[in-house]
This record gives sequence, C-alpha cells and structure tokens, in this order.
Amino acid sequence: MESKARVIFHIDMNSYYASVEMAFHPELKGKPLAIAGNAKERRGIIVTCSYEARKFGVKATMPIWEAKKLCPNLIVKEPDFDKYRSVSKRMFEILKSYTEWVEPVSIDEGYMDVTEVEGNLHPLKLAQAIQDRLLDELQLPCSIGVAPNKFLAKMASDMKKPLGITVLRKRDMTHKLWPLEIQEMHGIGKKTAEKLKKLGFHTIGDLAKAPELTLKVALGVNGKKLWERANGIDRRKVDPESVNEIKSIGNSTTLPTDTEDLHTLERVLESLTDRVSKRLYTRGYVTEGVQVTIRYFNRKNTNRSMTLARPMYKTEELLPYVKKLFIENWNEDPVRLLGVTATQLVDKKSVTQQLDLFSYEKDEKDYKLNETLQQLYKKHGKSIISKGVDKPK
DNA sequence: TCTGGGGTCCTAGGACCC
DNA sequence: TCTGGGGTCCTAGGACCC
Repeated sequence: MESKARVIFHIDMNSYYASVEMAFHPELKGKPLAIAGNAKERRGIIVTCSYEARKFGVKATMPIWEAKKLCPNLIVKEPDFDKYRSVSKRMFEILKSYTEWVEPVSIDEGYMDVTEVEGNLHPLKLAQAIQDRLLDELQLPCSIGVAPNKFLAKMASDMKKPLGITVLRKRDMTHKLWPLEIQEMHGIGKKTAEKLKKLGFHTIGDLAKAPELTLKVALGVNGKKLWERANGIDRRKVDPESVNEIKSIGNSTTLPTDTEDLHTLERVLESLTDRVSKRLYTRGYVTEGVQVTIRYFNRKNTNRSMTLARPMYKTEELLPYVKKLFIENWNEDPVRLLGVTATQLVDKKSVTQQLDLFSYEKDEKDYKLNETLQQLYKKHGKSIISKGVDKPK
C-alpha cells in the first residue's frame, strides 16, 4: 500500500568549511581559499575550497602542493573544527525551527521531512525561506533538493550549486536523473562504477533499465538497492534519532614521516588511545571492542580488532589491548598511519553495575594480558615495556 | 611530489552451540 | 560409520561517504 506522498528536503551547505571562514573573515570573500589539514606539513590535502579556487581546478582531496601549482595565489587555512561544529549546531537549530523531522547526516548536510509543516506553504517557497535564512543569519550558502524521498532529494541538491534549489519529482527522473553518468549516483564509487561499465551500464538510466537479476549477480544485495534507487524507489524514513546512535569512536594520524621505530609508534598509540578515551568519557560511553589500524609505507592497510574482557574507557585499561593488537600484527615495515577505534560502544549508564562487578576480576585478567604482552615483546626482540603495561601492584 | 581523518554498512568465513 | 542445518558471535577487509 502506497502511503501519502512525502516531501523531503536535502540541505547541503556549499563548500562549508571555506564558507564558515569567509563568514568570520569577510576579507576572504571572493578570494581563492582552501581549507587543508596539516597545511604546513608535506602530507596536507585540500578538504574544501571556495568556488573561486575551484575555477583554477583546485578540488577536495588534492595535495596542497598540487593545488598551489594550479592556483599560486591560493590562501590555505587549517581547519577549525570546533568553530565548524558550533556553527553547524546553529544551522540545525534553524532547520529544526520548521519541523522536528530533521536528520543530520554530517556536519554540513541533513534531511528534512516537511510533509507535515504547518502553514500550507508551497515546498518551493519553504525551501527558499530556509535558504534565505541560512544566508542572512549565518552568511552561509546552501543548496536544497526537493523530492518525494531521501535519495532523490540528495541527488537533487547536487544538481545546482551554489545556492540552488532543485525539484526532482518522479516524473522528472527520465530527463534529470537518468542522463547522469553512473558514478554521479550517490552510493556508487569508483569500484562499482568500473564493474557496471564493464557490464555496459554507463548512465543512471542504463542502471534503471537493467535486469534486476544481472545486478544482483554482479553486486549482491547492493545491486537490488541501486536498481531501486535508480528507479526512484527509496522508503527510508527521515530519522532525527540516528545522530545519537553512535557505533564507533576512533582517532587516527598520519605520521610526519614513515617510521619503524617502536618507541615512536608506541607514543603515537598512547596519544591516540588517550584521545579516544577522552571522547568516550565526554560522550558517556564505554567500549567492549577495540581496533588498531596500521597503514604501511606502501599504503597497505591492516586492521586488527578484539572483544575486550569487560566494558572500559580509561586509557590505562585500553592501552594494553591496543599495544597487544599492534605488536602482534605489525610486520615491522615502516608505518605511515596509526589508528585506534572503540568499536562496540555501550551506554555507560546501562553498564554501571557490571563495571563494579567486573572490577573484582580485573586484576587477574590484566595480569594475564601483561604477561602475554611481555612475551610478545620478547619474541620481537624488544625490551620496551612502557607505562600502561606494568604488572598491577 | 602523491593522496587526511572522521565515520557507516556489508560480506564472508570460522568457531561454536543445539 | 562418514556427517544436517539453523543461528549467533567474532574477526578481517572492502566500498563508500563527507
């Protein structure tokens, strides 16, 4: 049974980080500006750039040196995430003033279900009002997609930038959506695009008209999903709660230079674990799983994870596991990046009692883990046993 | 002169249990 | 005497997104 047609907005802030910087520093307006991580280091890449910079061919994910070659006058700024987060909060507050059905997707985009918005305002008028308000109050441009479901709204918001409003009804699909190249489709990346092209599907329309079975064989359940989306079918609800349902918390860092020095690598693991621990604490979570990521000099990745003996969040509790995972799996090649992620988050409130119970068995388990660690270090011919893996008193 | 850091979801195989 | 089938958990890795 088809329920009542919905009206979904996808709000997409235009070159968000760069726009926030311009709002705070008006002298930057109209200039080629790029926000890049590690702006001073050799490994910095462009995260976002202004439209003025794009005219020179500067794009996100481009290394800074390459961008500067294309645009010698490029202004490069380090990102200020605290600022972007607090502006993002105000932005979503504005969206929520129209309806509670707002689902943040990331710091700079979100969906709204405006089907029930009062006042009988035409959706286009409402979209215009929202766009104007974000521009007036925050000086931030956005593009808005207006459609009967999330997928079409998302595709629509991408069609006109900056400051676009695009309506994509089902009957517009054949001329607005289907002519697009297959890799333009949300959910299709490089790998899937290659696969589909080999099968002879080049546009979203090709995909929409493809036999479902062919796609299912080539792409599994994802094939069915993509076929449905290409045909404008998407039943996902706008879920305001999804933002509170965090699955993992992780930190990673690319080292200034590749290194095989165990001492240095341990220091980095300690600081990453500490950052994860602090974030777990401030967000009120404990974790039952931890994962270590190693990226080698040749960009080959290794992930190793394990389930913990009990829920925990403190650095000194997590660190032995992190170090065990690392030392057990590191092949001693130079390391480019290290990452630590808490993978099985549990609300701290729901396990307070268990945490007390577990502390009873704690000492013995930690002791055993430390024994294992010491053996591992011995095996690897290393003698460094740093803090966090000492025997309990 | 090479490619960041934060995530989510899916698949697939093995262990284990009944 | 020669091996079922369902279900869940754990782990590794890939693809994708912003």
